[in-house]
Amino acid sequence: MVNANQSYIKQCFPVLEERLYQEIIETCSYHEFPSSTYVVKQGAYLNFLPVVLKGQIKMYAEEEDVQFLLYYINSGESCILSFNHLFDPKPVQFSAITEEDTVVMTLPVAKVKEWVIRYPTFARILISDFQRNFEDLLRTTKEIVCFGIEDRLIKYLENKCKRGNCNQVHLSHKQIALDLGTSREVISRITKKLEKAGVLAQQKRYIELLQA
Amino acid sequence: MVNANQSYIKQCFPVLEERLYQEIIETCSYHEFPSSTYVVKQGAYLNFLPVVLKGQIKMYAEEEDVQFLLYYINSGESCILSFNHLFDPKPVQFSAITEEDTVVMTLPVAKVKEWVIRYPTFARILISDFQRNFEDLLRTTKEIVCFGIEDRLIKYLENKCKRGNCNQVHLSHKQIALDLGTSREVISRITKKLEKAGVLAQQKRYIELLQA
DNA sequence: AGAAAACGGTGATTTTGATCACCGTTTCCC
DNA sequence: GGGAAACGGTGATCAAAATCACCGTTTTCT
Repeated sequence: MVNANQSYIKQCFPVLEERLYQEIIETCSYHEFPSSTYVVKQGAYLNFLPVVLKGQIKMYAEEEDVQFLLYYINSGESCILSFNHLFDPKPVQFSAITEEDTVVMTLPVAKVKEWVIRYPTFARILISDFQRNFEDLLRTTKEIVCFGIEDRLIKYLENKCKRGNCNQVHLSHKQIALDLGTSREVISRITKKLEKAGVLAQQKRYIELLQA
Repeated sequence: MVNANQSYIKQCFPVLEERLYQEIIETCSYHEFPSSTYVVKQGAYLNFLPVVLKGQIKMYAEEEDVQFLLYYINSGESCILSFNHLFDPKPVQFSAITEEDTVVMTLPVAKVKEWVIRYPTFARILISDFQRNFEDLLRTTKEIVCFGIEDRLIKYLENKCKRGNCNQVHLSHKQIALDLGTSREVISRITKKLEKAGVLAQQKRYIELLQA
């Protein structure tokens, strides 16, 4: 298992000095999470850098008894889960929940700070991963503000299909509602409407997106 | 004037190797913008890193004929205006508009990439500025989603006062509406309501926040 | 001074989505 | 097999905010 994890590290950090790679292997620790569990809870203080080696995680904002999906973190590129606590010991402002069985590697913050200075490519990886997160968050924000729920639901389903590489979405209306920060009834109504419009078909246990 | 700008650079990058400081001075160029002008327009391709040396800039999202305020960039700490185009030549996803007379320094992307590798502290500044922007964006997103306009207006005014260091806001209802992504009538009604509630007082040409 | 433009107030109406209430079906589990 | 829990559908109602329409005042510009 450890060997598998080591190969995941190479995938996450494609261009990495061999010495840094060795250091990472020596200092990291691995954590496995089943699907639908919290990896990070909003408000927690982290003293490590979490990296998604395998699987998929969704980032959630939780505020005032409303919660909603911010963006996804995948293994492979752009796999660093959180940065904001790196240089400033503040509680994280979001939660991270696994979407599937997931392996997370943690690196001590002190080491990471050191590596940013010592290994230029490491800093660069951090920056570009960070950029990706920022872009994802900005896109989500715009969608929330500028689009109605119907459009957002369609985008959400399309996105699910793309990332699952099939045109079925195996989620209950309630789970979808949670991700979109709304209620089950609203999702029920819109899916019905979209079904009539021929955008999707609702099977017993899943939703199927039609059209290209 | 150039001398003044050079001292602003020191303020923006408090801990900077002397050699890098010299390199920056040699390669940068300065641009002055009057208040309320576009520094960066959403959709543009930038081949430089913009840094706010003096003044204040607001970041705007523009989408589907809706636009709204994302966060502010100030001179001093956390003054880097945009990163996302750094390692990936994509159009920027927001606009930047001056709030007051502002001086912006631009650094060629190629140089910046080089410096990230050669000067560890430069990478670190980039990362921590980036963190700040991310946090600001996340806070804004949460506020938009979780709070009603009334609360958001109050926060907005409080924020204006804090950053202007006085309890007056010299903006028309229309301008406020634009920042909050709503319409003038809505702001008019709410300010009236808040006036009656004793939260603020509307003078001829400005709004005055009461209470602490 | 006078016209034009910007500003602010306010009523009426509409739209979107949230919430409540209720009910039949399906699935899960003991 | 049977009961509980989760699921999905749908009508009714409500609330927040957007939109439209109109009007008087203030400011700006020539």
